[in-house]
Amino acid sequence: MVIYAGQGDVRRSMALLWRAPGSPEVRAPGPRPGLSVDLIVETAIAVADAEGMAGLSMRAVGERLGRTAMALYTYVPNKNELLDLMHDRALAELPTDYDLSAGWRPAATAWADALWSFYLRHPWVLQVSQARPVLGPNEYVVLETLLRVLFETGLPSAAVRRLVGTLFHYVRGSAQTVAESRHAPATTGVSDEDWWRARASLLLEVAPDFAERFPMVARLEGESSPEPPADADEPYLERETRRTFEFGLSVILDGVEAAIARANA
Amino acid sequence: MVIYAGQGDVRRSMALLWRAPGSPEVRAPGPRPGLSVDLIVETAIAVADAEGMAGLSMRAVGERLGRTAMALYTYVPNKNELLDLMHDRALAELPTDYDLSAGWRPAATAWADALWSFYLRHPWVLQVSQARPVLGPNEYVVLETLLRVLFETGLPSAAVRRLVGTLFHYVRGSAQTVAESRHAPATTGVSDEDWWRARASLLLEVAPDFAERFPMVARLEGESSPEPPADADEPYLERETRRTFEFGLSVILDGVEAAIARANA
DNA sequence: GCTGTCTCTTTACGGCGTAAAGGTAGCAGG
DNA sequence: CCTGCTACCTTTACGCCGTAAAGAGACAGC
Repeated sequence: MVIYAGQGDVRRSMALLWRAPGSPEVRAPGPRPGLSVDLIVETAIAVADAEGMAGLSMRAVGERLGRTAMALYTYVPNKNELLDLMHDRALAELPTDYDLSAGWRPAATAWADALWSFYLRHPWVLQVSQARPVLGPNEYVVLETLLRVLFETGLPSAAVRRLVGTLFHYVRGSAQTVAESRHAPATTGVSDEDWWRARASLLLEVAPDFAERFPMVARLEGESSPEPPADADEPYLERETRRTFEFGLSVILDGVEAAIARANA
Repeated sequence: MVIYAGQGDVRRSMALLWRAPGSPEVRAPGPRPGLSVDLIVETAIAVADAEGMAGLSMRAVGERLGRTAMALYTYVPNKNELLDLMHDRALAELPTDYDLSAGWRPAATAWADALWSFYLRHPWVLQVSQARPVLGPNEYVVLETLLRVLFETGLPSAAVRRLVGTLFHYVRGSAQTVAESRHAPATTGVSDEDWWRARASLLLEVAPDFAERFPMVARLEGESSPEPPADADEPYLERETRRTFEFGLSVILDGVEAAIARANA
């Protein structure tokens, strides 16, 4: 049995994640804490929501709290841990149960929609590394919620387990594209559609033989996108992306139905 | 018609992307160029492959070329443009046609597998913003390739267009998880499975009531993962993730078959 | 009131992208 | 040949970043 370097740090970070929300507060000597982990995490989320991941710095969070960056290190070991805490905390706002009376499919659709709009509300979450799940409490709540829906399919555990991954990956991948394009205009000052128009018109300039080089692309553009109809409410590209999301989701769920039918045959 | 700020920069970056690989080279007065855009892009890709996105800095690329960071700015306007060039250049290594003699499904599977392993070879690509497609030549080649496969389904253009997004998002989302976990050990010095074990054992410590709080999760773990069988060749987690990828892909393609059947009904 | 502890600030270090200025090498025209 | 222009490349510097180290000041328990 090997003791791995940093195991003590792991213990500390798990304790931070799973600590009871109202901490017991054994007062020690020294001045009263002016901040708290919760307050710092909330503030950091506010900064990230407003300024994006690029605008999230220890200095920025400290400033919003009337402190220096270094003050935060009294409560949080480092920026990475803060990100983990932000991630798990944000997940708390997801719904935790879905109506299963109409079967698993409407519930799964609602779950995916909720996760999708969650990612759009907090695009920075998509930039927090997903590979090493933090194993925070809310991460498990989210997983538990999805499992309640998916076990309703009657599929065996192994299939359910993989379905979890499939759905998460799909929603995540889809949301990423919109989330990034939403944030881009704020940083560059050019709207998405204007940007696209400028590039597209230049495209013909640098690649006059476009239609011959990419016949399928030309066919796609010729056949299926007549005139982006002007709609003041929702930008064209954004609506297209949402519809692509819904379409793909229904394709996946059709595939799940096929799996169920196969299992019951 | 409004002229947007930065249009000149867009023109320059499009020219960089679409420039002929063997440039015409009108020699001007002054010293011979010691570097080239191609060389810089290749070197930057090598750095990113080896050190990850976090290790990719102008200074690092310059050093590998025996120059300072600032020397690169003679050839490339800034780091963002370099990233765009790297992205499009890397895409060039993807296969450009697939055997359609057995129908669209094996071809689509092969396409997804190729993209999946591409992302694992160049994990940094997943961190290049996807929202604003660069509209580089190789991006169109990749799209053209996929379209050739998908038009074989006989589905209408609108459906094909959305299918493109669905497949890309799914593969991207799936690859992201593995790619990040692959890179993590190199940076932290702890292997993925060891890390997981350390966290999991602490989980029972901080949340002794785990099984009651998360009954579905407990059920899933109890039923479907007996003992990770030791396999020297491929780490357990990695194999699991690959299988999840393949499973989800087949679910999606089942859904596509259902759509085809519906369209032909 | 003294002492120990905890909060928070100050300062500093080594990284980053890149703006600005200048040195130098090589070709074009006199 | 020499001159002068231009493009390559370096040096220096600025303002960001995360965070290590050291110390100032506040409060609790003795």
